[in-house]
Amino acid sequence: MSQKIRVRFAPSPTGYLHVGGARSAYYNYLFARNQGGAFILRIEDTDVERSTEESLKMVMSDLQWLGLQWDEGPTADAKTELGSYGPYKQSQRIDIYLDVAKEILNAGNAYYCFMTDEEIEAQRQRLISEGKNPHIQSPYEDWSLEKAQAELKTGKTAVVRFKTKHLKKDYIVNDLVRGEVRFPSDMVGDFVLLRSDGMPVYNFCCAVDDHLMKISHVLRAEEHLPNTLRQLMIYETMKWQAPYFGHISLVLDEDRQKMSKRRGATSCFQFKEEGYLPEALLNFITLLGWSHPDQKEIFNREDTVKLFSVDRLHPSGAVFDRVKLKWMNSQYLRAMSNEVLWNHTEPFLKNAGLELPYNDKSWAHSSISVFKSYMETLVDGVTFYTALDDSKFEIKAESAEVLAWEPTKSVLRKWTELLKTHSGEKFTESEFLKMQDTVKNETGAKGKNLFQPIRVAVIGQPQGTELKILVPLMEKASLVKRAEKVLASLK
RNA sequence: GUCCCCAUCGUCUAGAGGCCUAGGAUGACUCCCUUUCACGGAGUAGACACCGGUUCGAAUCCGGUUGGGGACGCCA
Repeated sequence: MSQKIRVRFAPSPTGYLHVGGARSAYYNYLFARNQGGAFILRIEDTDVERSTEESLKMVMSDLQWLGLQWDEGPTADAKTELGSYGPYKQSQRIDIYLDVAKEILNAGNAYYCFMTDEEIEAQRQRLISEGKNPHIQSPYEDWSLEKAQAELKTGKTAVVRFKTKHLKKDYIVNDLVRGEVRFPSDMVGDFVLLRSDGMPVYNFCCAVDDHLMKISHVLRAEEHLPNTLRQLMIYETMKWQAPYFGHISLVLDEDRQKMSKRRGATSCFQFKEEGYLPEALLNFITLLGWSHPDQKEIFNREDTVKLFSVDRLHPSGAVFDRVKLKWMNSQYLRAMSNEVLWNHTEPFLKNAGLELPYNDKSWAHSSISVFKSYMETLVDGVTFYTALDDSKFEIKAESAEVLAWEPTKSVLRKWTELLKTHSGEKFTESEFLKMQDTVKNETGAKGKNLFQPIRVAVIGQPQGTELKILVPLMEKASLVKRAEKVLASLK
């Protein structure tokens, strides 16, 4: 097949970009880039109730944050479009769908259905109680077009349904991920093409657009598997060639259900706010259903593009392990230079309202190098930097035990005294170590009896970053103030 | 309920009939490094859902059972 590879990501703009959606988008992107094909962004906004312009912008900015640039579709400002198969927003393609619907209607493969919601629901309940498929059985399916149109003129409203009852056969898809999948035609009932207000629905638009936009491969989530049958029926009736389909597994929560908000972040935007890096999120998400040929865990986008292939896609559902994501993120954080890490962290610190010497770049870079191996997310940086902000200094509850130790008071007294008599405004590492030794020699405290009280006097808690690295980042005045506060708390 | 999909350590996965005494990663645990905590290093425990079949040989192929998920919308 010498057809050009064209794939699409087709979100409906009804909220943030879900990580499951991000994974679908990324697999499509990877496939396109690997094959030298086109990656298309199509907006499925035929649900006017729920689709909003804000959501569209959110989805596009999330895609951009992930760095998934599309070749065709709306531009990021949503003002114009890229590509020659547009419009790419389904709400602007209504006439196209209406024409196709007319064609299907005229061929007698669809009909106007006047059933009310109540009638449908009653029928559905009856069929279920009889243990049958609750597929609609419309009394209007055999009405002639003329008869239906006359009825419409009286002011009644109707949906247009696709006829499925005569299609008695199995539809077979050679799924790129699952192999041969066989759908019996009665797996679905007469589904809606056009709503009663004339708006076309998803399954219909999707098939029409995939055909018209010359989509060669459809990689989407498994939940669309039953839709594939409906779309296949549309392709068949229109005598169109269907694209290749590949249905990837679902992203699950810890409880093996479709990922939901109550378990924590589910959208890319939330992960961004929680301090995850796009490259780490992408790397992690890639591994939910795809594996590196050499079993590597950490690999960049360039390598993924090079190595991506649909036959390494795994068909079973994958649990989104937030703990492993954190690990992955920490790996990326540690691989960053101090300067780059600082630039990523700084906005989070400012956002948290921390008062720090932001303009002192050498301070910034040496401080971030200290915290680097402690951070799993950028937001963790806030916790560590809070220790350097005097206005946020507090004696943590876990310090109580240390403060109750017998030698603590004399250690703190000596420490405070040495701080005050220090000549400069700052301390070097060796100056600090010398002071520490002096405290040890003059009080006789050693081991944790020595170190933990001092740590409490510096950061308010008995455990944390190495003091010899931390203290040189601080001002004498600040250290004195902290030490006195801790000393005062001893009464 | 009906149909469809899925099934390897807790989790993500490798595995396409003998390279499997089932490999890696994460998490857990132990030890080392370290005056704390992390980082880093070394190691330990931990899985082929079950039952039949095919075959000289099955995690791998086939059938069934069980379990999980998805879909049954004028949502996508």
